[in-house]
Amino acid sequence: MNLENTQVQMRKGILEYCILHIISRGEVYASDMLDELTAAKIIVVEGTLYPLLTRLKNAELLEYKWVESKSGPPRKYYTLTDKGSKFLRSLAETWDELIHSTQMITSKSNA
Amino acid sequence: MNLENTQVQMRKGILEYCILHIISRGEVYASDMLDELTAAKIIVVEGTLYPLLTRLKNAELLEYKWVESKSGPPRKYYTLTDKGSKFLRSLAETWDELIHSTQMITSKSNA
DNA sequence: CATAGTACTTGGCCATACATAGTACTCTTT
DNA sequence: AAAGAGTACTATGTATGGCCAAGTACTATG
Repeated sequence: MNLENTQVQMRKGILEYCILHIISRGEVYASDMLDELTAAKIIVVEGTLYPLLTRLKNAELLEYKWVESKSGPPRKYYTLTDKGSKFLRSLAETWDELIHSTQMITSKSNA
Repeated sequence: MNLENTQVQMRKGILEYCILHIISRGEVYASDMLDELTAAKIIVVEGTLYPLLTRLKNAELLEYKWVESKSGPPRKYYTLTDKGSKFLRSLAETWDELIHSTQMITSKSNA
């Protein structure tokens, strides 16, 4: 029970939400996502991102196509499926509610 | 990978933050916390709350004293330790940063 | 051909939230 | 005083997601 640990726990599920949102804005591949997440100070490593993408694809929320690259191996470019779009909307709702609930608790000052 | 699941994941770590905040405002016992969490629409069951309180106590973030009750068994009234207060402040920071990061991602509209 | 860089994969570990069942104490009812 | 209901706390086992670390495969460069 240390801070680092809780930080890890706090981001659970949120990553999924962020990834889906990034993909919803246009075709991207893993490194694009990592760049954007890093820019937003959400540090993610490959070993976290790739399995997540695979899970999302298996759940039919994402699909991808291979695209050749000039500098390295081909890349998987991801897009949202219809199912994925719906899921993203639900997630956005859940997230907003969660923020609201937390706000309710933490905005109260000492009795 | 269904919505319910992700909702469960999203609240991970946040519960800890909320509990610590509730306790920071004055002595409370488990049922008080459950009431407040429920009021904020954060549904928690006993089997989740009690182990969490035990973990927090073992980490020396909380301490409790037994208080007799007129209607039932004695209750554990919890308070924050110094360590717990510090931890709570760190958590608040982490949470704010996380919200900010997520905001950065999700506020971008379609390219 | 060897090396470096990029992209993706896999297996094992850990902590939290949850479901479920169980213990222990007090008060009320009869 | 015995039985039952209600309250407070405990214990066990499961599932999930994020992380570390090692590994594969392809391309470009020297």
